[in-house]
Amino acid sequence: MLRGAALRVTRPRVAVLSAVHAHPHADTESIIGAVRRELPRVSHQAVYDVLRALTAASLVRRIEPSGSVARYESRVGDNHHHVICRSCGLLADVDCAAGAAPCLTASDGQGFSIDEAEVIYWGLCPDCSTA
Amino acid sequence: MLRGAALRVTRPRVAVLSAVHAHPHADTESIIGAVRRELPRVSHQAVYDVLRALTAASLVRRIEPSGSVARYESRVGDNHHHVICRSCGLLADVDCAAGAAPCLTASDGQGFSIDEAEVIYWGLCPDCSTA
DNA sequence: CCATAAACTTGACTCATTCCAGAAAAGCGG
DNA sequence: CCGCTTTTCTGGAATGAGTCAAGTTTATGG
Repeated sequence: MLRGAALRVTRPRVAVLSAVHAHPHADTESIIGAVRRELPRVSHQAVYDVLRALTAASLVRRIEPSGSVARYESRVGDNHHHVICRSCGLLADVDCAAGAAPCLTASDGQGFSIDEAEVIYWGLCPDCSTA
Repeated sequence: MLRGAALRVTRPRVAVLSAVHAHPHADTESIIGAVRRELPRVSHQAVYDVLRALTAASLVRRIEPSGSVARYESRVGDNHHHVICRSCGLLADVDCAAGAAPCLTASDGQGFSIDEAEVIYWGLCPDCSTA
């Protein structure tokens, strides 16, 4: 995957990429933890750099919900969205409501050339909902 | 407006509320600046507190786009969304594509009880688009 | 196997936002 | 209009995710 994106294959990069695949929606802190279980000597700076490089190469996607730190996921390019629980912060994937990339059509784009529509559904997860 | 929300009417609150109405999509720093033009002695803490109270009372709405600081706007309750320019950060309002609150229906809500759908369109503003 | 550009380490630093504790002001019943 | 209670404001310090910079190491193409 890294070579396919014209990125050098280094141990930290492989470890970060695996961690993101193994822990979807993990925040940076968790990823650093997961990476250090394999490579105890990586700096947090390296993880930040790698995550930025992977995001720029579209190998991972960065999500940054209001009131939360940045999280990363490995599902890319499939135009899916997210639901977040207002109470416990649980984050889940949701497939796009109307097919491929419907949300790209705003009724009035103000003259902007839009390339992505990001949708976040807010509510309560099943557990918090019954409680 | 403040009384209607059962909030005490204080000078800082009035000033903050006016500032948000006068400068849509302003960040906290700008709001502090605008407020101090009228009331030079308000602390930044007061502005933060007031903004939180106003947000909780739904008199203003807080928006927190990725890679940006929190911004506030006075349009509330009309289910509108936002377009953001990837290049210059310009933020504009967009009315909801399909009427009242269409985005509330996710194809598969994972069992969540959803109460809001937040949509952010990313792209280039007219100016950055031509440049 | 070598040169070189890209990636990593270390440690300090930024900056939005929050926490704290004491001082001040608003609103209410009288 | 007056005190009392509650809420809000002030000022300063703290938090913490994320960034910067300089020097060292490492992957890769020839």
